[in-house]
Amino acid sequence: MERKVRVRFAPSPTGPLHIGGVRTALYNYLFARQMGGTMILRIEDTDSNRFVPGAEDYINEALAWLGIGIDEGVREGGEYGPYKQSERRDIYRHYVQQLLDAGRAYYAFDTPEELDAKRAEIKNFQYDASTRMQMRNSLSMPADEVKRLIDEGHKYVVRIKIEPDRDVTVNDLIRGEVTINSSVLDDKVLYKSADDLPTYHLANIVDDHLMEVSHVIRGEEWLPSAPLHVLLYEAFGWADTMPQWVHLPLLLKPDGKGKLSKRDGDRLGFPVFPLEWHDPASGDLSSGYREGGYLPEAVVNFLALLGWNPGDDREIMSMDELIRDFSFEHCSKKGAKFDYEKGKWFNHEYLSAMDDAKLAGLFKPQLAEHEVNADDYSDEFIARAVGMVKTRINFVKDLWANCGFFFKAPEAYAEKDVKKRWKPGTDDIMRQLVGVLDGIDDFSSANAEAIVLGWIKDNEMHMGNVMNAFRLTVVGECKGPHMFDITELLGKEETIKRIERGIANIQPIDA
RNA sequence: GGUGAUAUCGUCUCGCGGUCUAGGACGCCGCCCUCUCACGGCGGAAACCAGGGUUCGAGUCCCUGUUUCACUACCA
Repeated sequence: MERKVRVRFAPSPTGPLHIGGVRTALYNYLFARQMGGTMILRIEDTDSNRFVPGAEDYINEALAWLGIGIDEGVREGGEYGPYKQSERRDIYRHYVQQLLDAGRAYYAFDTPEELDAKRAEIKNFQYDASTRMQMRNSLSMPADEVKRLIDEGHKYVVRIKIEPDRDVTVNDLIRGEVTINSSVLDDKVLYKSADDLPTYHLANIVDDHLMEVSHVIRGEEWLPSAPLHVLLYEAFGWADTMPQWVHLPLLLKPDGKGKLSKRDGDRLGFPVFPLEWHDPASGDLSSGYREGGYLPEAVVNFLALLGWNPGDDREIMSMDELIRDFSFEHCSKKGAKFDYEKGKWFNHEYLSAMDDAKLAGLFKPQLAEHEVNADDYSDEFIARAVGMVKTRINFVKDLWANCGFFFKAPEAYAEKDVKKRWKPGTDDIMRQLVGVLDGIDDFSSANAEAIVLGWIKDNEMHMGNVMNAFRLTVVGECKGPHMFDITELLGKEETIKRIERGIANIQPIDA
């Protein structure tokens, strides 16, 4: 039963790829890579009513950003194409006919209105063995009547004929055997009259079979229809090559109940999409992780651990580690509430560990936004500046607020800190400090610190007051990295200039 | 309503019959470090859904109930 591993991620281009979908794609990818298998991207656009322009490009861009590589797909090509379902109409028509000929499916002529009426009339109406003979279909009507309706061009759908009272078992790699009785299944529509395309159920099974998919890894919302899919494999005579089923737990709302939705992001103030999305119809803008200052590695790591764990205490894991250690055995069976705070922490960890030079590259656009010419500074200067503050941020975009002072002298001084640290007479002390600093030849952090601290001590001044006033003039507020690391990078000239500016501009505030 | 899945700190979770006075992480609180804000270090509060079994022994196995989630379209 050894089969080459081939998995597919099969989204519908009905909007931006949801973060839950991203996780499904990720798990498919991790498994494929671990097994040396193939990752397929199939576009399931069989609902012509819900097609959204740009959605397919969005899917490609999002997966690329996250480093989820695709081996076969619309753009990548492959031996099993086309990889877009709307281009496979003839294939589906052929297989629907096969089911019809074998008596495993039938024509149904009931209009949507008739079905609605029936549902209104009978409480829990289900189109199945117990009711199908009361409906208008090729099972309940004479053959010549059926032929006449079709010849006259009447609209019809094709429904699967479910045999009642049979136990159907779905073997799921994370849930074990799930058995249901076929009587609770309805005769699902396989082929729609509305747009002359198959429904998900039919297209999915045909494509997975033709594309030789070995493992179907998808969201738990598909578990209830999995028995139908098993029955379809049987009806086609493909039971012996049916893929392994894997139904992943869902991503749930952080608060309240239900699965995570687009609205939760707007409501709770965090992105639920990998990339920013401009809705072409409504004009609405939805925020994305990329634009929010997240690192793709952090998003991948965070998502991977939401519903899976390595079996030990590790949390920070690279894509390679995830590929090596991923297993369905350690997938949770329970839906995971989306914990945005934890996501922030992952990003913080990746930012803290990032190479200074690389982080400097991500920071440069912010310099431009604040009218600072990056070319005025060496790459080393910028790298040292971001390196000093990278452990105190959660997002790339937090960088300017934390190290912008290296590039722009303060234009205002935090009132709260002025009130506390700038008293009458402080200006005199700062003037003396200028003299002390001016006399230092080796302006390195350690040396300048020794001299200044020595001066403070010798004159029996208050360390906190002097240092914070000093900081106020250089940074503009009482926060930031080690004071003398700052002055070392800024240099003697700039440091003194800022102190003098502070002396000229800061006035004590009466409490 | 029906069917299925599910069940450990607020959240993500390790646990696969004794080593559990239940461990880790996020968040929260306190202490330390300290010129500030952070980072970091240390510590704290915080959980086995309920009831029955099985067993010498159950967070771990079984049953029932309950909970939560999903599905129940000519959407995926």
